Amino acid sequence: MVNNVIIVIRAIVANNFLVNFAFDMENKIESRKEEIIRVAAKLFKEKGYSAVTMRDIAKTMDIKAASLYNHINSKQDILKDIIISLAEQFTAGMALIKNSEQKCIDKLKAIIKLHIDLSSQNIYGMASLNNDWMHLEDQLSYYQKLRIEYEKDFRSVLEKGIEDGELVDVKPDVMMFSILTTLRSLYLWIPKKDDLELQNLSDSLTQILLQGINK
Amino acid sequence: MVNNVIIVIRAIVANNFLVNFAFDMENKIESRKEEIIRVAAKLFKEKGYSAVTMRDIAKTMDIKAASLYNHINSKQDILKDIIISLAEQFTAGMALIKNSEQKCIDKLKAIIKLHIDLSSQNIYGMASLNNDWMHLEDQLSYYQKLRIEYEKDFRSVLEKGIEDGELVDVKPDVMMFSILTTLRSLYLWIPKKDDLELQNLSDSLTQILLQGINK
DNA sequence: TTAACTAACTAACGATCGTTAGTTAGAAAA
DNA sequence: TTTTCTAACTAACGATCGTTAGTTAGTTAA
Repeated sequence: MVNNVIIVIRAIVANNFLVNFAFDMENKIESRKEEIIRVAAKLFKEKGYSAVTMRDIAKTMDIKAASLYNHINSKQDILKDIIISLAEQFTAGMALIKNSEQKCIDKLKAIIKLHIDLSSQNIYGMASLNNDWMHLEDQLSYYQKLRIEYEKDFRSVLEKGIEDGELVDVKPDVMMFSILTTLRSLYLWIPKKDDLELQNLSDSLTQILLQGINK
Repeated sequence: MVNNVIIVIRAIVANNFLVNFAFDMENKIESRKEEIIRVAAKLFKEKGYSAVTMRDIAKTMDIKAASLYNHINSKQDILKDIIISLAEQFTAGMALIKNSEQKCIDKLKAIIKLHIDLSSQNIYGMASLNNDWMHLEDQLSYYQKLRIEYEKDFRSVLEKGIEDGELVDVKPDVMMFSILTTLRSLYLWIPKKDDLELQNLSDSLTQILLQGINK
């Protein structure tokens, strides 16, 4: 099983004994639990949380569904692990940007970069964050708290920009909606661009979102 | 059961005999099948196609799941009815705009209007179009054909605009991605604006997408 | 008045869901 | 070497899934 970040060497030793070495580019070993979450996130992106069964996840890993439970507590827990950590990174990143000492326009550039960075690091997880958050159970209200906080900070950056005359005087909500929906969909558009291409994407997107496309 | 477009009067006549009058603003009667599709689309928007059961749909209509099959063939058919008609309207609308005799910038304004019009007319259906198309079975490849055609026409409008010097010279794919993701998410943002507010939204969005937000 | 139709119902089918219990082979620790 | 641990397995549970068969009360057409 080969992934772009993870290389897995499966060596058959003796009689049907499988050894799995898995490591990322920094040689940090990926635990079996992390592998389950990674595989699940990929499947969730393709079909959505509800349409993916534990047997689907197991089959992708060439084991039986029951074996998954040696590593995770429940399907619900997998979703939680995917979504909550991502949501926390976004909310924390936004808070840092909002409270920084920069011009509004530079804060917006930083927000675009935040999205490109987090999205390119976790393409599959972004799909769940966008589309499957409503299937969170215990953690739903915590997720919603994080999301509201994120949007509140974003809005305040835009309002400050309008107040200071840096941004055009359009309703900040419509501004935020327009920018945010584009940024939230980035995971659909980052196929596997290398760092250089990602920088190009960042530049193009910054130009388009901030300056528009009209000449 | 009252909906913003549809008014349903339930009159109890004689012994437990229910008469349902349903009509939209043009007094066109809503068939039971159309009611199922409308109810299903609303539920699909909230939880996604896979997480909604036939029993959920039936319960919302105060009948039993088996009774749904007097009016529809299958759950899959409901999804098809929701998605395909919408996709056809988008592709047809885009073709009209592309082939019209207008300046590129006016074509883009028309595209924005097309999305606002279709989205505001069918908010729930837009959710399925965006999020549940992969669960189409027989009609999946037809949907994909429509989608590719739509995007090809959109791209050609942008390329013409760049060629003629009407638009800034940024990669048309990034332009299209940015605009399209915003327009595709409109259904999340049109709560139930009346026509006047929709006109405002259209104006604000046109300004933001075409001119950017930077002063 | 009678026959055919409509749209609901009850009951249940086989498939599949997430999950648990108990077992086992090999690896690691003692 | 013996014991403990790890991570897989088989088998199955109860719940729920989409759907079908057959029935029935009331409406419409003949």
